[in-house]
Amino acid sequence: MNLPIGELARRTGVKVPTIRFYEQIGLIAAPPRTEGNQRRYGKAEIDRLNFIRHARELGFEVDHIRELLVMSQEPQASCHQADSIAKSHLREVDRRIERLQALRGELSRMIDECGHGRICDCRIIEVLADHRQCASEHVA
Amino acid sequence: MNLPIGELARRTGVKVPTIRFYEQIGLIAAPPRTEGNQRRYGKAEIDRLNFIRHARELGFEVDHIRELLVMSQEPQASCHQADSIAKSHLREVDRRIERLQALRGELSRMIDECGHGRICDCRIIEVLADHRQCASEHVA
DNA sequence: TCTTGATCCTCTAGTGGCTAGAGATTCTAG
DNA sequence: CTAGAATCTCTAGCCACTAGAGGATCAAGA
Repeated sequence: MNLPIGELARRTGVKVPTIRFYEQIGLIAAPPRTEGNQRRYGKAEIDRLNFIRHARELGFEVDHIRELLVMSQEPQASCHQADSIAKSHLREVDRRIERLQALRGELSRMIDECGHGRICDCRIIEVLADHRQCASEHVA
Repeated sequence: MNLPIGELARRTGVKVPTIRFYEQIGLIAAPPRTEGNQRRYGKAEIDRLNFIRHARELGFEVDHIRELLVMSQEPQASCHQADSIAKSHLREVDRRIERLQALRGELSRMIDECGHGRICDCRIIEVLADHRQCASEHVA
């Protein structure tokens, strides 16, 4: 193996500076270096980075990924925690889909209405602003 | 009306520092001040901030929102332009919904497959690690 | 009228998760 | 041996906020 960082990047789809950044924040371990101080990686890092990339693409935060990685290294532990991380993430995704679908309807209604005149007939602000407001309801 | 910033914040669900930040980046106008230099807001700002908050929650970038706001304030402009902006927003919204739904499917599959037992049987981690896909395919 | 405490002001700096660029060094193919 | 691609460290920038310091102002009660 003994891959230089660029090759690791190519194989995992994680950019070179991002790999160094992940090392810096302790998401991956500092690898051995060559005489000339260049990083060399092995098979394990490919797996770990693929895991990280995929989890990021799914929208998991770095801290969550860190937890998942720790868990994956403790095969004795119960998976309740992993399950609840995934579930709360799913709930968040569901909320977003719901909101986007509401917006979708409003936008297309706007386009329909807009088709016949000037912008003064478009009411995007009202449409989104009046949208059943509940100030205490927040999305993180 | 003549609301102080904290009241505006309470009514819109946008935090006080965020309102000031929005003023700084020109997303909302600088409001009149009291003798003692404190901001006072009217009805229009409530609408505008509610609009901004909803749009942000839906994941639109500030520049995107700026366009929508400008558009809504130019009743003279031809409907043609507004229409095409709105349509491109709609396309964007559709893309987002699509991506989120794919994500949703994957997440719930992950959760279903988790045996609710020990990590070694839990497929959440396995799925994240093994999921094969080409490196060039990214989800924003 | 005075005081008290909540709210407001400006300003700087920090957050997450990268990304970009400078300037120097190292690796590798010919 | 050499050219040029890749690597190194370091600093700074991005977006959209968020936090905190240190001070001023406002509104209500005594």
